[in-house]
Amino acid sequence: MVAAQEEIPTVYDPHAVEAKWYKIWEERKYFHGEVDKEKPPFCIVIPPPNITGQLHLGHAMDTTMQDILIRCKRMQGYNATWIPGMDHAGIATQAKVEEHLRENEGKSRYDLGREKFIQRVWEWKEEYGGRILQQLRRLGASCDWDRQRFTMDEGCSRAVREVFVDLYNKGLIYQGDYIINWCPRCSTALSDIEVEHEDTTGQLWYIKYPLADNEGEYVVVATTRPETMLGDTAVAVNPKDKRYQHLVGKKCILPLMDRKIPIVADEYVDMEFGTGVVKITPAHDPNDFEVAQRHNLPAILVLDGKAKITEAGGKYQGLDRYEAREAVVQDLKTQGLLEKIVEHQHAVGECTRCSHTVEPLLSKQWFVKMKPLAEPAIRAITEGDSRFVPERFSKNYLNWMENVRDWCISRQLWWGHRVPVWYCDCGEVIVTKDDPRACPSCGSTELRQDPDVLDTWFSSALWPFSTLGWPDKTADLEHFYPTSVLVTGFDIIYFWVARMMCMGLEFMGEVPFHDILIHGLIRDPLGRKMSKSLGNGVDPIEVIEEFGADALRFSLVIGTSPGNDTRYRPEKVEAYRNFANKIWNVSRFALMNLSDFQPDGVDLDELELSLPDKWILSRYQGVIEETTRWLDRYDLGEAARVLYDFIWTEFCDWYVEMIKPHLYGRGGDAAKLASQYVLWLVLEGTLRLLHPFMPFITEEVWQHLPHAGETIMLSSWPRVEAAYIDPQVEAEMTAVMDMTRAIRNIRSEKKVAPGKEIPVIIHADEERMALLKDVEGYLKVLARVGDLDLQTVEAVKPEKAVTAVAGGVEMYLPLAGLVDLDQEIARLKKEIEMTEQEIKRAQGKLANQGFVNKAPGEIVEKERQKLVTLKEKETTLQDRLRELVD
RNA sequence: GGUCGCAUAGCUCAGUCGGUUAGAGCGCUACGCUCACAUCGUAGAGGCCUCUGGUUCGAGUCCAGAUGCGACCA
Repeated sequence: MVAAQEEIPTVYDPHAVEAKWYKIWEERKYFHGEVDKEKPPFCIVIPPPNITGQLHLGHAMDTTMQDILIRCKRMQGYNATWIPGMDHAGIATQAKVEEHLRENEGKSRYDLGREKFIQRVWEWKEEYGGRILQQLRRLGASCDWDRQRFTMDEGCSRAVREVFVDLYNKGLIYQGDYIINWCPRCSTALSDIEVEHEDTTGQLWYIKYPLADNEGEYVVVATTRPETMLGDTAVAVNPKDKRYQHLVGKKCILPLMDRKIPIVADEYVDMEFGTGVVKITPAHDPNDFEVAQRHNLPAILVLDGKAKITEAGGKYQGLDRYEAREAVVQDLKTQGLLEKIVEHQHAVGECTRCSHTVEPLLSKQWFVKMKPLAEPAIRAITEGDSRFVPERFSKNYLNWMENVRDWCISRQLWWGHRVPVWYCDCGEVIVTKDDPRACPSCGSTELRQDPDVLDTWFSSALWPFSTLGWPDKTADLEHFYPTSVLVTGFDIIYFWVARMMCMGLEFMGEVPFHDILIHGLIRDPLGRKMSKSLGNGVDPIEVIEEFGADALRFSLVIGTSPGNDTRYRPEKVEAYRNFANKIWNVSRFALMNLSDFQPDGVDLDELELSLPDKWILSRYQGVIEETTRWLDRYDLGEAARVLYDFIWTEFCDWYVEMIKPHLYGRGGDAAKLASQYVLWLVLEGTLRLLHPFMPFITEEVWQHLPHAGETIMLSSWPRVEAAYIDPQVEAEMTAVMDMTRAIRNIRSEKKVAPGKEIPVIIHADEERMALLKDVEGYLKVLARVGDLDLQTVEAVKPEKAVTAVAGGVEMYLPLAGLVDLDQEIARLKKEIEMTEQEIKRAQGKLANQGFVNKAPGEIVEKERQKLVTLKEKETTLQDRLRELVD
């Protein structure tokens, strides 16, 4: 063992300590774990942050939670591995580099061309892309950096191709013309979940469509998108709608375009909406598209990728969608075809990336057929192969999975995994893992690769196995898959969790993770979401600079409930900075008093343990048990609270205060050694329990204490030693604490100067007398008692004194000059009244036959005990009152 | 419209087999630089646990409904 060292600065300075230890941990490869079949595996894959990303508080919390779990499991002897990495973040990264290019060189990506542009993105990635991982290090994240991965590295790219080709061959990936969401700003297709629906107040235009064969008659359609009427190929009514049944099968004339279009009947039409007649624009509305398919209607694209009117829009060609709307409405008005305009609430789709309004557009894209993949993914949750923590999130997941729609995976970007499909002029379509040299059909070498790239989430979906080496059958994969737990926010359950589940089951035949720990969002002090536009984001690095990483980590998990949102407030971090300082100082105190101490060769069971020694040992066992249990349940907040309360209140405020006399040698050498040993044992063990939460300060202090091993990181997790759990001792300590508080209370009430010692007379029965003789020294120190006079219950009570009944004894404080008889009588009466109220409550309960018969025995017994104690207290107080009144 | 969540001290939040005198931090009041710590200590004030019904011997905790707020999906 390393001997105790002295001299630590008086205020904890996290900066030097954090930098020092992280460097050492990383250099010595403490984070790294090779496959070790002797140990049970415990593996976490990090939710890969975007390479463009800056660390925000959400990452900080997510990372802290994972680090707590992985550090704990490592100490518990698991083969613990935490795989870090980054996501190439297609749209975000491409946008970032384009912006960079524009600002610095005034060029667009088209000026460079595809190949050069991609080259530049890689360069950009090398230069700026790693920053967020450096920031994770500042937090103390014990990621296995040797296993760091990137969604576009060689292995992950191979996995993407393997999966694409396999799904294609199984018919689960197909190409087709469907309505997709198109972002005109990003110039790409998006998947359904990349669109946010924002409720907006818009307008509903009522437009007259003249009937073709009945001069002067018309139907009125209601629409929120008048400009798309240029692409109408029908109007539709509900077949049950009596108002319009006679029109079904007839034709009307599409205004402005003078096109004859049919009137069809379709169940889809809501009779309540507008006039009950809707226009059908198959190329620009998903529902209309389906109606069109049922009725064999053509689709006419009238908006292009920039949301401008196409040639098919006739004279409106070239107008932007909003300009076109105005022009169309104006022209309708002029022609007297606009019946009315009504205000209307509806949801408008926005691009999650850039907030621009997305355009539903008919387009040829690649899709994943989701239903067959979703089925096993649904079973995985309903049958419990994987579980959400908290459980309620499984409902979200299942609801989405059960209604899942096909996933549009192609993106019209340059940065990403290029679709592994090649086309030959002969018409051959080649889908293959390796770039083909020639067309297998005609032998031509003039092959064109599909220009699109895949949705970033496509590669993310493979993360739990691509990072472990798949498609190769690696030892890592064998040992660590399925991973143990996935930690992420509820906001990406659909984007990521659901898709990983599908892919994991499809390609590994097993769920990708056993547990899915979901946490909430971090909001600003006013409860708003943190966002760039509001400017209310908080940089975790700045918080670390101000308060230290340990304080930030602790504040992010304590006082939180699983899955719930939390608000960030600097005062909270400050509070746990203070906690760190408390730990620092009690450790300083311990070290100062352990300079002549050496635990080697000392046998705990042979020491002369005092009451506080036995008490803290007993409480420490309880804390080990509780902390471990909360951690096992992923309730990190409760685990943190247990440690906080124990350290601050029980260890610092009571135990350390009580053993000071021993440490100062006032109880003799044996008592000193016993307290030194217990002080060391409990502190050292508590630091280990706290280490996953506050890795830096615990390592620093631990290194100064006598300890075994190189680092607290690799020390073992404390175990409960049942032999040291002692309820009797805990009850006795509670009595001592109650007595102390009672005396302190009276002192404060009577305004006795804090430094002044006072005399106290205690009357106790035999049982308590034994305890009192044992603890009188502590009472004197804790409550600043000078003369402590112990008397039997039969002894004559002092005349002028303040009375307190606590901890099963009567206490009299003859405070010279401070005792006013009338005041004391009033005080006693109030105390008696309060006691009587409690007696009544207890009696009421015990008089209730239902309670006595049905409540568990120990609860009833507890209530009886309580009543006895209260009655004793009342009798004592009554006796005292009578004496004073007489 | 559907689903889910939240409502506890002035503020932010815990309270996970229903049994406490309902807790913490911050803030507040009084006192104190006592040889680990003023990033501290001691004592204290502050709560119809949103409302209404129900289950139960017993409800902040379980059930139903209401109100308010939030989220997700249509």
